[in-house]
Amino acid sequence: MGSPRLPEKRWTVDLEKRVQEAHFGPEAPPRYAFNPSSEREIFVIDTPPPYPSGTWHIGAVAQYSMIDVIARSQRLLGKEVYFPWGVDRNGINIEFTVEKNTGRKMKTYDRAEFIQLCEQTIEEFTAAMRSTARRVGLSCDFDREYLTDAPDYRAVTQSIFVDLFKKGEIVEDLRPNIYDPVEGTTIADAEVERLSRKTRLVDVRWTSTDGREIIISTTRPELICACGIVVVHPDDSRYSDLVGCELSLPVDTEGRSKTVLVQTHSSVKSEFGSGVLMVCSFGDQNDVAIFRELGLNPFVAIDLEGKMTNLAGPYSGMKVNEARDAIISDLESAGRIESIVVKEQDVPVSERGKNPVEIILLKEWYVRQTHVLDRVKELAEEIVFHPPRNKQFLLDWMQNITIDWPISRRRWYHTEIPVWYDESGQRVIVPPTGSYVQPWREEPPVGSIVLDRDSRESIGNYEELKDELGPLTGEEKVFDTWMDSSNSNLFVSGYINNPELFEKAFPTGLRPQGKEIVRTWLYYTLLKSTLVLDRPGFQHVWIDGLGMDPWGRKMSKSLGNGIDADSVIECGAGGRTGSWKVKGPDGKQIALQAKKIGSECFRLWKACEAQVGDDFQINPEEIEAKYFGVLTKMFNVARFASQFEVPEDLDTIPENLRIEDLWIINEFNGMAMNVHEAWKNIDIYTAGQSIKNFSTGVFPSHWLEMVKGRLYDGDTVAAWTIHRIVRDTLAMFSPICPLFCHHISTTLYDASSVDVRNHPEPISISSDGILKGTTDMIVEFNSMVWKEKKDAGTSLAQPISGIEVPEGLIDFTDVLSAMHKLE
RNA sequence: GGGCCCGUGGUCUAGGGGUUAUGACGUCGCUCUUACAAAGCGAAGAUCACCGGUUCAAUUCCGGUCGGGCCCA
Repeated sequence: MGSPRLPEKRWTVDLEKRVQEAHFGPEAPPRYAFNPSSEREIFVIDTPPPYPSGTWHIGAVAQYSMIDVIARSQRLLGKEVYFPWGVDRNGINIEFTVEKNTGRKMKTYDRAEFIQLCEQTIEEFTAAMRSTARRVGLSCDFDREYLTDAPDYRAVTQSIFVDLFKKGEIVEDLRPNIYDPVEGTTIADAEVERLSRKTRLVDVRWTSTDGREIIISTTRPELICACGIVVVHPDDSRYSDLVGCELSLPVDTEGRSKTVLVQTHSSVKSEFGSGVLMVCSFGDQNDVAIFRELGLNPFVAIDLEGKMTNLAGPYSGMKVNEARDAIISDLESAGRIESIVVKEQDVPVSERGKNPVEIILLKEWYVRQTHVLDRVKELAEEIVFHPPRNKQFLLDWMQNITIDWPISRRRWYHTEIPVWYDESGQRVIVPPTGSYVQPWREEPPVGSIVLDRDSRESIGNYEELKDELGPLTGEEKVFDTWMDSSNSNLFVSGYINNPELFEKAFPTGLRPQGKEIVRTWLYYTLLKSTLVLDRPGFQHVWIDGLGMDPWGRKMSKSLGNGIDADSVIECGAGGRTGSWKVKGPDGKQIALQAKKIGSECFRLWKACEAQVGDDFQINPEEIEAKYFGVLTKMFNVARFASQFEVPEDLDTIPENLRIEDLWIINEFNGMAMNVHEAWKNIDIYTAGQSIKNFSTGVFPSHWLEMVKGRLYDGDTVAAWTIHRIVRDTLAMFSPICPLFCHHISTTLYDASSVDVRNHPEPISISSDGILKGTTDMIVEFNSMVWKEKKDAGTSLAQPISGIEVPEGLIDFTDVLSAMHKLE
């Protein structure tokens, strides 16, 4: 026995930071590198590449920590884990940031110049993110960092596009598209959200050619010029004699018929307004459906800048809102307004720009999807979902898919669509597999091929046909960023770049993600795997819940209830405490305070607090109160152990274990088996709870108290038992608190628990002498004695008489008598 | 309007047809007992949201109501 080898009195956030810096510093051995040619079972994690935006959301940090727990636990199980560090950098967000920073809209820039600005800005954000990732202990292979805007990544996106284009799974077409006129780009269904806004519902008087007056309610009077038909419900007797009549348009138009026909359609809600509906190209998705169903030719009323076209006659050139105002006031002076009611209405807006979107006809590129939905579903059957119920999010979304996925965007900081057109426009040139091209500023590279634009049959090599193609036009449009993101699992598993690895690593071991992006990231990825390979994309999909504020509401800017990740991770460092002002549900500011949290406590909290898939409430006060004490406890047990010499051979079981040692080893074995099973099932919660309960429960409170005397007397068997249990528990616990375990294990055992590659086995002893219920009896007996002493007012160290060890614990008579000084 | 999830001591939570209903935090009381007062021990505290149904038996299963949340229209 000597002084503790762990010199620190307790685990602190400052100690954590020192350990962290050493662990990830330049001197540290590269612990987490992926070896693709390893003999071990390969386990690839398709980490969600974070999008750098300046700050990292606390819910996201919590989620990444748990993905790290999975990565580390799979290593502990002996697998060769690839935990990639990727950064998603394409997209409109960074374009917005640059526009905001410089006060200039994208399209006023030279394209190349703007792209360079985006690159610089995103790189600054990326650097901050890299350091946070290491700060929370992520065991990614940082040396293999991938960026979705880098040539090697974009090459994969483009190659997959070319492949699908040749197969006919990608098509070009003129179709109604959801369009953001402010940002000047098409967007997909999945990028639309709804905001509640005040809108004027206008009842307009129309007249039929035979002189009758009809009221039609609309919130979009500016679209009257694009009205293709007027419909009523087939069962609506009020209007049965109107069907087949012609109505005159109540506003002036240009270059179209001045009247429209009235027909019936079952989609009309008779109780809404007057029960008469004007169908325009395009007010909403229902209009699109009716135009398609009835084979009507759509009008183009709104142009790409969000202005009215010539069709609108006197209103052409006005912005949509201006035209609406002008038309309402003209209709009013013409006496054609029956009434105007201001109503709350959910307006579809773009997710990123929050601009009201329009549905307009555009020639765009599409990934065909409606024909393979059943197959996607079938292949999804082969994937294990954690938790199983969250698969429903995927199925629900797929249920609602009715149109193809528009993938072209009219933006710049994205992957380019790798296509050139010949002079006639009938032939297209596509690059060879594995190359990254920018058609807006480059010629096709060597190895490109020429295809017929419609049939997609190969016409020949670009070099040979070069002279007869005439001047080429490069495609200017780019891909929806989900076109890139949905290849992440293929990319990290070696698709195209490492066929040998891909053979072993696909379907990708695990897709971990949040449930809010099931409809985009997960769905699009599974669609790709189906179209490209006809295989399931993953072995496991792990869908976690969302971080909530302390009252169970989603954290958001508008609610003012967000908590910054850094403030929690750094809480307690350098003596600084944390305080947070959060708006409660009643609108009142609530102040939360904590003295110390740090990343290890934060990780422990997330691991033990919420089962996978459950939403979790983030309250720093609770994190500290409930979990820092666990670390203190475990640290102190280790510190206590560290004053007793570590036996030479911790792997060989000593022969003369005493009954109390056999008992605690038996308890330890039960915990170890639970934890082992939990790690195999990607069940962080159960693993965390089991370790926490054992390590803060019977092990210190009951067993340790029993053997203190032996330890002080230099009993090597007791020392073996405590060290073996501490060492193995640290290994099992290291996925959750890697820095904590690393520090203790290297100090005590000269080997880091984060490097263990075999899950600790149960210690093979005979448990014959351990009766079922022994633990309960011990806990009960000890409590009873402690209570007796308390009631008698004697110190626990004082002897007590008149207490008998019960029959069931007869074998423990000596040790319990000594522990309690029974007389 | 549709889908999914959730209502268990003051707070958070485990469980699941028969239990004395789990644990943690908080509260209260006692104790500086040679790892730990950032600790230990003990105590109090719950008609398991409400209403029906199935059952010998419901907190658990089913249906409904109310409330909360997320996603979608």
